[in-house]
Amino acid sequence: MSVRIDGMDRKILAELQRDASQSLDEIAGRVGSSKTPVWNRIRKLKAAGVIGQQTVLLDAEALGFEATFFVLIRTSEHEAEWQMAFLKALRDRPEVQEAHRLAGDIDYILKVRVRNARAYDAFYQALISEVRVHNVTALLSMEEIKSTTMLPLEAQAPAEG
Amino acid sequence: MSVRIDGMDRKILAELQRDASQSLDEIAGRVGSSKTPVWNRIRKLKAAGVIGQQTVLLDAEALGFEATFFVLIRTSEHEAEWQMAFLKALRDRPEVQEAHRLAGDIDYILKVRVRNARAYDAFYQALISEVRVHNVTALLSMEEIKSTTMLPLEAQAPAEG
DNA sequence: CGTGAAAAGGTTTATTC
DNA sequence: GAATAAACCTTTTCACG
Repeated sequence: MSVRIDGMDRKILAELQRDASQSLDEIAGRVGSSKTPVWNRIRKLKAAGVIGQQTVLLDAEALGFEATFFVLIRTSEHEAEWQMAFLKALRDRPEVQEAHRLAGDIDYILKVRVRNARAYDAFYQALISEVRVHNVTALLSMEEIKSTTMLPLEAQAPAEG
Repeated sequence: MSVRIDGMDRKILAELQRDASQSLDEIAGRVGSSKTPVWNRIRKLKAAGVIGQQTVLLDAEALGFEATFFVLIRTSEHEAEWQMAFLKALRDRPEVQEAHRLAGDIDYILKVRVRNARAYDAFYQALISEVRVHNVTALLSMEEIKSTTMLPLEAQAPAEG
């Protein structure tokens, strides 16, 4: 389940997250190694789950998803049963792209991607009919300034342990 | 710059975002078409920018990124010059994974991924020393309930136009 | 553990229907 | 447009240093 990740692993991971369509030779060249060792490391990192889904990022607007909301949720319910139902509702709804349980005053934050404001309202009505929530604030995005899945692996210290 | 996207395109996009490592034959089989037409559509969608970066999603915790913050920012400054400096600061900092300009009371929301709380503080101090902001609230994630880049393409109506 | 070559499989182009 | 085939390139395995 856990792996030692060294500097070479990090270089390879940085290349993969930058462009996963590169050939092994290209990656090997960029990280200063060669095909077979790079291939063995990638395999190990996939097996360990460090490398997850391989995907393409799509242009949401071109596909008709023109509204992004961040939703701040406060609840008074904290029983296990309520929480399970709430988590399941979030996981089952494909318009929820991110959901986090928070420390402090606000209990949850969601990122919700929908076609338009009406679709958000439909989502909101469906959610509050499924699970009780105390207070909901929706923040509407006017402009996506930045959006990336990349972790800053280069900037990292050579790792302790 | 714009493309007509039909049901077959959407099926192909859904497959690609689910698993971009699939071969053309696999994708063709799943969407009920064959190699050449699928290849031509993918090419067209890439050229049009509907298909963007091909990447792998990494396990942030395994790589030492153990803290995620959502940062709510209010500012009193709204001049073009200030905004340019602020946007540049956000785009240049790799720990900022998302940044949106919002409608309403709160002006910006950020998603910031860092090694630990101290790294967040360093980020925060650096940011406020670069650009003036009026009020900053940091929400600390305790648990990532869901995180996906996938758009719900299946659930979509067959498209008008 | 890395190198290099061989086998298997995939992508891309060109041709034909 | 779609199918087929050929050329080319990559991945994956394997034997050897």
